[in-house]
Amino acid sequence: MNPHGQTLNEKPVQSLDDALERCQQLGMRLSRQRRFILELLWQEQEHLSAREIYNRLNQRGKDVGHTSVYQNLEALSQNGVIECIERSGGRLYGNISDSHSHVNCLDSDQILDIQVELPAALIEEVERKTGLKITDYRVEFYGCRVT
Amino acid sequence: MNPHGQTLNEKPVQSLDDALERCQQLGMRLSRQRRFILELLWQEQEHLSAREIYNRLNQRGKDVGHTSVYQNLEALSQNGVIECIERSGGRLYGNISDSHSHVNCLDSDQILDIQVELPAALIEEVERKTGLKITDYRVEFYGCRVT
DNA sequence: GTCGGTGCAAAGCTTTTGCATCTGC
DNA sequence: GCAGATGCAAAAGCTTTGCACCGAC
Repeated sequence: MNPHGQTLNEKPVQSLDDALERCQQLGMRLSRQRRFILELLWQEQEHLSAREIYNRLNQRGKDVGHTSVYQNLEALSQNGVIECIERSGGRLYGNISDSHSHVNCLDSDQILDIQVELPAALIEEVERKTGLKITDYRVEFYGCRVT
Repeated sequence: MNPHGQTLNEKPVQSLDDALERCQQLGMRLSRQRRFILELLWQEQEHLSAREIYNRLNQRGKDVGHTSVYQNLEALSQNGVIECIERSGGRLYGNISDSHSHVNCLDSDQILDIQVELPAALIEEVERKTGLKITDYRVEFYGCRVT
């Protein structure tokens, strides 16, 4: 298991349908509330906080209690159905594309997903230095608009 | 300014003395409380939460109010005197070595610092894809103990 | 029908804010 | 002396927990 709740070799969850299917494989029921949360995360490109997910759903008339939001986000991210990243102010959740690295725009709050592959030599060097077997990684880039 | 409050070319803060010096350069007074916080962060190798910093200082008889701890950590990290990273459960603060990437041990809570340099070609590719000028990056590695 | 899921209410924490007091320079 | 720093008290948020009820399968 990597920190996203998946092994690297496992078939990735790349769409809403994949997510729903994965839930069923895991024995997680597809409740109305769970669907709402997954639908929201696959509609939005951004990463959202639990509180924000709760607010958006309820603003749109899709009533879900905050307890359920928290419990679902925890369960879904633990099982690799959605992604959980940490930022100032707490955890943010988003759908899982095949990209696990992010480009953070310093001029706005925008966070872009990007696919990055590090050279094997670099990873081996890290393993040698730390004595750990590296199972996963993600890169956070910080950039600004070119004006 | 990068997210660590420094430009990449700026002389890095690499010791307690550097940190104290930097505070003075910035016009930040070296109050008793500010010193305690900086001393703690340069004693410890780990990254600590605001709450934990507050607890440790007060356990050791170095009384600092929690408001001061929060205000100081905010100001110091904004100014690049200390480092702020985000994890489940909130922000963690640590001293700044010249390493900005981390290796997260999945078998324990240990977070190791490591120096990583990405190939220029990789960075250029990210810039081309996103249209942003990349000013900084950090890599989060996840690894487990080899048994 | 069963067991996982839900959500109210309440508690528990962490973090922020207002503001009077203090202190480094 | 004065602007910056401190820290109490209180408010504001966010997240978790207990538990009775609900509903997906």
